[in-house]
Amino acid sequence: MVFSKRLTLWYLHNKRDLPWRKTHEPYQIWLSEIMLQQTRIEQGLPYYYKFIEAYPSVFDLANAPADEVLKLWQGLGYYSRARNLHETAKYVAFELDGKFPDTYKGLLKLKGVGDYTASAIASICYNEPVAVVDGNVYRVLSRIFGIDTPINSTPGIKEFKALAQELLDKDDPATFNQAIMEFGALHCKPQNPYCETCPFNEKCLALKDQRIKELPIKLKKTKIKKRYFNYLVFDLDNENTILEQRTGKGIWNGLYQFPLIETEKLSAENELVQLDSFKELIQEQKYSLELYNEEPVVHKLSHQHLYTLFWLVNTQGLQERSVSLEEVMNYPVPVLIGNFLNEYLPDDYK
DNA sequence: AAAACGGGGCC
DNA sequence: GGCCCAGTTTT
Repeated sequence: MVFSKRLTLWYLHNKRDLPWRKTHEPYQIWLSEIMLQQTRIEQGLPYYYKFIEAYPSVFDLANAPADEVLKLWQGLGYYSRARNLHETAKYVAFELDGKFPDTYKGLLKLKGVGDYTASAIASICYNEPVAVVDGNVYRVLSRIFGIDTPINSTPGIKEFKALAQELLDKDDPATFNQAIMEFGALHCKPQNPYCETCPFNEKCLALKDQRIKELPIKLKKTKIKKRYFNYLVFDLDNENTILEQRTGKGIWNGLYQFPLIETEKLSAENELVQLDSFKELIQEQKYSLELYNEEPVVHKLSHQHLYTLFWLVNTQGLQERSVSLEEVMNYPVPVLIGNFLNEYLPDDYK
């Protein structure tokens, strides 16, 4: 039996019932694909429902305020996806009359849409025979065909794309693409795959050579940096505080946070208050300072560990640019800030 | 070609 | 602590 036939047979018996499998509308497929980039389906699913409810069409999304989109995205991570999502929605709605490009090549031009996503949308919505290559596909193919080219090397990317394209069922690319991903997610899992009951266990080279655990091969990743954050939480007791929007190219671009002082190492109070950046924030005001957490909160990102202290600052007068307590929860914030607010604020504000 | 970009789940 | 997840963009 040919590869695609054996694969799709497995798929028809084992596929999950997922909302984006009930439609071929490019808006919904596009939304789901952006959301699921580097994201487990279980994690993305509630966000997909939220977005579809809030924005049933690309026009609804296009007309939404950027901060509102970011707020709905809060907690999902990789926030550039949300910014690109909104920008692309506006482009499709207002420049393309609400119609998504209907080819792989055209889709590839959209912001936030790379090779994988363009292939997924083109195949699922328009039956264009282009193979998807995501983390699942790398794993399935590297194991069955015993390929040890690193999946994140330039030759590897080319090799796996070509192989996937060769195996693709050109008569039903939509089913094939979803089948190979579903097979990787549910059966040929990263850890403890079900080789005993695998439809490919007679031909799988990794199984034959006992290399299941070592495939796929991935080049080393960069090492994690430690950073030390001091958040100044102004006057939360007095019903108003200060939030600032992060700008630039670093983490959490576009999200809001308390005024931040980053230091080279964990700060003591007497060191913190002498910093120019601290004095700048306090201006000439009278203040009292209290450390909220003796032990730093360690917030772990892919490439950074953030050791964070929250300092409660009480001043006399009302702050300039202050945000009321009711408003705080409407701002999109990083999970690090969201966790603090959930712990600190009374339940009425949540 | 390599680094940056989140958060959560699993071993 | 390390790896992975329906990857893309920037450097």
